Amino acid sequence: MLTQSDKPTRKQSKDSRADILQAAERAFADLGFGGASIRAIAREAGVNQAMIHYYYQNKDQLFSAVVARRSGEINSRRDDALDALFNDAIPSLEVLMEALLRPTIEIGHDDARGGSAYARLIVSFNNAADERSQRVTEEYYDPIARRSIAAMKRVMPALSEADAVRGYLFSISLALSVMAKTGRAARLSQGLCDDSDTEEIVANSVAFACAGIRALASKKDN
Amino acid sequence: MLTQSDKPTRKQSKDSRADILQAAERAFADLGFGGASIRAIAREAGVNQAMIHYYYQNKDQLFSAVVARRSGEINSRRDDALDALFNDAIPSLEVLMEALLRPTIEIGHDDARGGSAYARLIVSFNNAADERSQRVTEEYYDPIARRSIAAMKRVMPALSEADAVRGYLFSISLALSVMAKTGRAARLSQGLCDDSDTEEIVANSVAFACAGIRALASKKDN
DNA sequence: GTCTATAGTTCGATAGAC
DNA sequence: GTCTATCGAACTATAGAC
Repeated sequence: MLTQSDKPTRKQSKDSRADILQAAERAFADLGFGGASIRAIAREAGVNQAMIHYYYQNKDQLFSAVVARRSGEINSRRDDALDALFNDAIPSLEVLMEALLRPTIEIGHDDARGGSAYARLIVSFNNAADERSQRVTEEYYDPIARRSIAAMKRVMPALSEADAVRGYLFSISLALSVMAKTGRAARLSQGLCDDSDTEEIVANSVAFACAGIRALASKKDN
Repeated sequence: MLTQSDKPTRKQSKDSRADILQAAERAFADLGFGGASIRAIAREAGVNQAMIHYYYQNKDQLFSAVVARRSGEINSRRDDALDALFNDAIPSLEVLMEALLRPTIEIGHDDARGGSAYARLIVSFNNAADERSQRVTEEYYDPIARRSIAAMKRVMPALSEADAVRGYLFSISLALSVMAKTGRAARLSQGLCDDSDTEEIVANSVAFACAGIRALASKKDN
């Protein structure tokens, strides 16, 4: 007998809750919070408009739910990597920064699961100063940021607290900028730069970030 | 006799056109294009709502006008610097990058003229993939970007075209990230990082960017 | 859980008087 | 150039039937 708790584990063809999140992610990324409308999200997700309020109450909580889903995935991967890295010895700065940047970049390139939409979304609120952006950043990304900054200082004792924070924020911002896939790199380079080559982007981001962090550590006014 | 062309050069207490741009800049920066409303902008600027349509026709053209005003100022300063730098000899990478990044950072810190609002705005559309953001980026910022990238290659012949483009975009993105003044650096560093110290931010951005660019140039798979 | 219907706002844009 | 008045459309959110 099939009761309510006998949910099949395979992906259902109609999973309203997930379909709403997916459509909302796209809409918020493409149109911004103010430009996206619940009506359009419902239409895109193939559900009734009232269903969105039933599951997520209002637009603000829907936005938080979108961020919560992806950030949980990214940050648990980063947490696991940090746990593993310091098990035996102190890793190199390159190994550490790759562990921090790769999960974000890879999810942004996971087009099959719509990751590029979340890439655009995270870029938009990471650098925004409005109250809603600050709220989700603080709730979903500050904890892993503090852990990452502490790890950077363990790997590079010469790094001051202030420079570690700056170096972390610089590194995140440049990794995010390539994730957004605006097509500008390809346009400016007449196609030489490929926004979709994950490994090349990881390598370039890590190389740039590590050199920059070392430069901060060796400033004269240190 | 005072005709229409005898405009006083001093700032008038009531300059509707400029007041509208200023209020629009703030609204677009704080609320996004979709979240900002013509009505609220008119109220903030102290003008009638119809005046905005009289001067700027519609919301899209108002947005372009906001970007056009500031980008003209930033890019003419960068153009002048580029013209002067290569007059005598080839400058160092540090001198070049400071000339490119400083105008942007300084305008973002010019609170007296409301520059921090434009800082938040430029960050939002620089990394956005929607059609409107792409349009203003391409029109107002791609020309100076191409000139800057060419200058970087002159200063560092070892830099490939692709790496010059990547290095430029990385550098711009990290400079913009500190301009946005989200307060996150201060929060994560418990006040050690000061978002408003222009000279320190310029120095850190230039040091980080130059080291990163050099790292791109010396990659093994070059 | 899913739907219809609708209340109650707010929006962009225009027409037309002055 | 400045204003009032307003149209028509879109929006968030809720109430209530099934």
